[in-house]
Amino acid sequence: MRWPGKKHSNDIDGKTLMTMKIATWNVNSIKVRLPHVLDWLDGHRPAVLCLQELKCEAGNFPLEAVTAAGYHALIAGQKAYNGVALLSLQPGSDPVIGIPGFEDPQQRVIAATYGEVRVISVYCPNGESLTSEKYGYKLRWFAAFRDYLEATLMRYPLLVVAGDYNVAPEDRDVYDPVAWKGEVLCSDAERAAFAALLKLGLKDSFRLFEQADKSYSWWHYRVNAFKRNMGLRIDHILASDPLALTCSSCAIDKGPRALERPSDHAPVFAEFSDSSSPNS
DNA sequence: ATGACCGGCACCGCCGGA
Repeated sequence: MRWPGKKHSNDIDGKTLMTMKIATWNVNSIKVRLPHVLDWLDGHRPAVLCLQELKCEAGNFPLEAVTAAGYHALIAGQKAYNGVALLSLQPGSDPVIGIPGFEDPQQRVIAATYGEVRVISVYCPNGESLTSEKYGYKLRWFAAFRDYLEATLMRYPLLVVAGDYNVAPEDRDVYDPVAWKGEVLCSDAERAAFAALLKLGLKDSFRLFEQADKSYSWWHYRVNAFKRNMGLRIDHILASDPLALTCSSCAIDKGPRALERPSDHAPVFAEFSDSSSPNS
């Protein structure tokens, strides 16, 4: 396999270890969060960073600053709401915006290929509440997204789907599972929709490893939720089974959530390795 | 108990977020 990531200098048993770091971050306005994103890119140098909630049209995306940081960008923008992007060290190929065949003015999905790896940046609908019209949209959207991933996996066996899923998959992903029981982001139907994605042959990278209890990726802006660790884990990096076999780590970086004017979400990142011979 | 904090937009409050 060829990886567009870092080539580590140390060989193991005569084999060269290649790694590819893939990250996701709901930035809640790229305009406001640009300094945080540039700092994070500088510190982590991910091969690909999936962004959500740009809240700007593609023409207003701060492309020059991202380019100056050494990153390419593929953008699906929209005024004021939604908007997703893929930032990458190497240019992506075969970009696809949206879910083919699912008409939707909301920009929530963008895909491209990096080396042999297909990467999708996704911002799943929030749903608002179980009685909201938006909840019905959320479930319809998840059904269409499931079918899209099924088709994508047939063409791209090495697939990463990273983003804000707006689903806390299990009670351990919720700071107060009793209070949140049956609420939006935690309802049985939403968890079933998330599980249906995994059933396609995808793994939640975070749960491939031992993790600290009470690990979350989002905290409400209100009531000092971050300091009190009142959070949810709703940002996920799913990896197709063959790629998950090469996943060596997955972590949430709470650092940026503690900065001035933070996003309400923290970045999540995973590292994928391949120790096969470079000539294979 | 209620509302609370943000960002965007377009105004002087509202919507959407989760």
